[in-house]
Amino acid sequence: MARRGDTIELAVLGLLHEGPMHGYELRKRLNLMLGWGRLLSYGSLYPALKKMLRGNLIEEVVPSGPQSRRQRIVYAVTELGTAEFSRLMSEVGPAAWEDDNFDIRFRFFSSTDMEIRLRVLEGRRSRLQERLDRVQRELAMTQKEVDRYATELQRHGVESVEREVRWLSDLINAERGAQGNGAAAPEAPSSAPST
Amino acid sequence: MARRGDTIELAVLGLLHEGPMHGYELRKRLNLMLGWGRLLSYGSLYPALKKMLRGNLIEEVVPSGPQSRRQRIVYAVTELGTAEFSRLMSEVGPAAWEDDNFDIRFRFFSSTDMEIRLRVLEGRRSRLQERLDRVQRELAMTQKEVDRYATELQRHGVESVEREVRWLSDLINAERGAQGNGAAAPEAPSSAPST
DNA sequence: GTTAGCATGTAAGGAGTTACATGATTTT
DNA sequence: AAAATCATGTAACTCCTTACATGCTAAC
Repeated sequence: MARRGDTIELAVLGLLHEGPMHGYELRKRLNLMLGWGRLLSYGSLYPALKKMLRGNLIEEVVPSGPQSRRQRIVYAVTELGTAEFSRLMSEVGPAAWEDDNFDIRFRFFSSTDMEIRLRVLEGRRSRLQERLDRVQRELAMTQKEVDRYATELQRHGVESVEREVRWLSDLINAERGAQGNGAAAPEAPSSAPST
Repeated sequence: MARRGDTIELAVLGLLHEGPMHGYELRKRLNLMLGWGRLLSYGSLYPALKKMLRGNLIEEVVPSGPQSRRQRIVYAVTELGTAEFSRLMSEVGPAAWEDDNFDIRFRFFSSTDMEIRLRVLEGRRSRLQERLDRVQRELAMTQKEVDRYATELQRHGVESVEREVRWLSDLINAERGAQGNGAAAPEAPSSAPST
């Protein structure tokens, strides 16, 4: 049913699939990954790890190096964790394309089939389209907004969402384009070379 | 000290300055305003209104129309509420330029001095700049990211933030440009005609 | 007359932050 | 030797969502 709280769980499982890690580093990676919002605190990470340990999704491992200088607890995914990760990544539905969840799923898209990827991308796109429609509709009703800053904020918001819709469309096309040729991954559709 | 929860309070105070309203409509406006994220539920709005009533920031008023057909409770700001609103809007500091709070402050920028506006805009901009620097720095360290989707997500994120920085810069320039001529409001710097 | 939307609330519970608490190791 | 940063945790608290509960009014 993927409650909101499974977000951390999914992210941790995904990261640990790239190699064993201890909590402190997990947190840094997590913050880099979804750090465009607020930072994840220890107060939520460590309890989450404990919970996953109890659920046998992850386990403690001894680092392969001869001796570890630091007192750190290194985690790795278990088989059950791998299964759970696959299950979560295969979920299509509202849970998959809500703001936070979408980013995380996208980050681990390599672990899924193209079919799933397309469904998630398309779901996300229509979700955003709905928002645009709703705002446009409600804007037509209230109309009277003449405040300069309110208008500017509205405009910028709409433009940002429209931009994300275009981004998604490019990605969808790239996925579809890659259907025939099993060769290389589709070229990134980066239109604007920034910096 | 402006905890996170004061967000609703500030928004309600601001909206009620544009005229008395009942809860249901307040919620609709709120959702339209900061609705790019998740929707505000009744479970958080009504208790917040009750709390503001107790604090004498708002009061119940009888609608000016002869008879109201519906059983609805219309709220208006009190003098104390106006004072509190001014106080909150004058706050400069981290609380003012965090993601959610910034949008709300910006929405009610008309109620503040240009000096405050500039400080908030600049604060927000350096906040975003910090994030970009941090990501760029940490990206240089871990380097090894070769996953196509991880890279693409990173790129899109950076571009979005860079775009917002440019937006803020334009706004800052517009504010500064309006300093000399007390004539009309500065022209909106909308560079890209979308839609 | 029945459905859809307006309108207001409460109770339980989840998720995460803040603040606290502790100590090792590396750098300056 | 001190400061910074690595590293792990817990307890209290806050905010918010979900689900429940109720009843009116407009439209079909």
